[in-house]
Amino acid sequence: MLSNKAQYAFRALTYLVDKYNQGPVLISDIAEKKKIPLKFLENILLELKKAGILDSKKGKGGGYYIREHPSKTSVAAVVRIVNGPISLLPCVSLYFYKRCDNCDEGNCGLHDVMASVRDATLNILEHRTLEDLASGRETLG
Amino acid sequence: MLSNKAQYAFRALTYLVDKYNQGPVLISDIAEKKKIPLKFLENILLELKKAGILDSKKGKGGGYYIREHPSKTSVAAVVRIVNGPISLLPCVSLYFYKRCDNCDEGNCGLHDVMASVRDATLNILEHRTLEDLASGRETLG
DNA sequence: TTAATACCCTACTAGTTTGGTAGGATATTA
DNA sequence: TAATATCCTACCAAACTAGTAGGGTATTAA
Repeated sequence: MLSNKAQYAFRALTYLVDKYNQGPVLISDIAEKKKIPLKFLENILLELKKAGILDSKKGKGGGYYIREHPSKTSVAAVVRIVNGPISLLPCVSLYFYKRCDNCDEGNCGLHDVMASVRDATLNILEHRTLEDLASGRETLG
Repeated sequence: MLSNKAQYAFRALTYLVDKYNQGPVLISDIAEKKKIPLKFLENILLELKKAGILDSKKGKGGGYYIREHPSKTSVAAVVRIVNGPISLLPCVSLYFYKRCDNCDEGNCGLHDVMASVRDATLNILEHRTLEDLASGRETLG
């Protein structure tokens, strides 16, 4: 399951996609409209900025906005930032790989099954983008 | 990611598949061979028994064994028992469904993406069975 | 029938993660 | 220089994870 934090992140991103190319959006605006605790959302957006998904402006007229065109950011990238590994086992993870303690990967049935799940999952998450999250999914600038 | 507990469960089940049709296997045997904390393993096996995956015999000559033919138990079933939901969001889960608080499922891009992931994942996990976990995967009684 | 065996069950605990909150520092704009 | 709004560090309570403890109960065999 995705954490609460990750779900907040996607709700916020959806809002920002809807406001794409309309200038910076206030954290407080997102928090209110999407019913997300303000200070918690601050942390999340900052993390997404540091990871290169979002950018921001300070001072009056400031706020957060999506850095590149929404079609450039995959859902997979966001999940990794705010939720961690996508794979079900460390030994099949591409970005968070860790060797199994007591299993020989070359001859492990579970490894094979979970690698298949990873492939199937990534095949979707790497190709879906923020654009796919928008409310009006046909009309995006 | 699967919890440590779930990974222990699969390790134990793999061992039991290898010993299928050879009579009950001692918890202590599994614990030692698979390097799993004994008392923790006790809890896990008991849970798998209550869920109908395993059966057991008490007293001398007792132990745990797989209840039906390994090909009858899906990997998905085991995951649900020892690890919980397979879906990434409550609102797309078949066995652990829960409505979203602030999203209209009919018009939610994230919902659609995660439903696709669920389908792709289940397509694998429901069709792979304990038999696929065995060490010698060609020769099973 | 009794001793040994081995699972069954409830309860507890330390450590980590999750889901936040608090309060001020810093940068930008007007 | 005052107002605005993000940035940053630190903290906290609750929930979850990963076990441990200790005895109860059923079965078997001598």
